[in-house]
Amino acid sequence: MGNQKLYKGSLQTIILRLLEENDKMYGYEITQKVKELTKGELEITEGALYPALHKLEADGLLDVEVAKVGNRLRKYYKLTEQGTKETVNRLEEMKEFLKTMEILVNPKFSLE
Amino acid sequence: MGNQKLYKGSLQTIILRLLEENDKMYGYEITQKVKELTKGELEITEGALYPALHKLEADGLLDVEVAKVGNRLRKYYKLTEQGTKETVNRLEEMKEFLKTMEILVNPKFSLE
DNA sequence: TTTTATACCTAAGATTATTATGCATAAGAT
DNA sequence: ATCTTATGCATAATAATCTTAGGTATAAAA
Repeated sequence: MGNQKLYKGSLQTIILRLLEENDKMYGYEITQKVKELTKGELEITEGALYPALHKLEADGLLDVEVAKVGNRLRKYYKLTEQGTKETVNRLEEMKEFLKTMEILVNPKFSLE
Repeated sequence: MGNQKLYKGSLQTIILRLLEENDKMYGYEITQKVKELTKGELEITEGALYPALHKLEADGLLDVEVAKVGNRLRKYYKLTEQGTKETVNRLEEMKEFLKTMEILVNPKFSLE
């Protein structure tokens, strides 16, 4: 991912979330989509992306389908049934995390 | 920290933020404060906390002051001048991160 | 024709956390 | 009186996740 360590741990959730919306995507497409959505704030590096995709596949959350486009190959990933369920959980955790961090970061919590 | 990997990378910022509000705190106090503020959602483990405090100190962001309370010792940490400045940056980054993650996680972003 | 974009991949190293210890004092419970 | 829990510090082995730095190859643009 980019340079900020804050994103550490959130890559899998980001991938799952994108696949929840987009049905099937290939690696490079994911990096571009994230870059676009975040207006360049987050640039997923390939060294982080591909191992993450392989892990999600190994864990049974993603299925792969290889396609030949011209003379190049693409590996399309999509959510498995289990992956669809797990995505709901991961997003729940993410939202809880974001809420908690807002509390910690927002000013003037010390009154209580 | 607790069990969720999402918090990975945010511990230093959390510590700096607490010290921005509380002037000086000791390790155990930090764990309890975080637990209280997050209603138990986040439990900072000692194995994460103490190395993080030592790192912040080594980086010149924190100063230490040892105090004897009864027969036990406490190590109070407070922000250095540099630490105060850096806290502003870290919080800025954190807010940017949270905003970005909201975009990625929130439903129906794919319209654009 | 050289650079940039597309498209996949892995390996060494760094960072940061978890888990499991260790030591020690103080307070509360049986 | 004694055992457990809370307070308070710390480190070391392991795991997970990322950065950095490579590698291969096709296609498009400069």
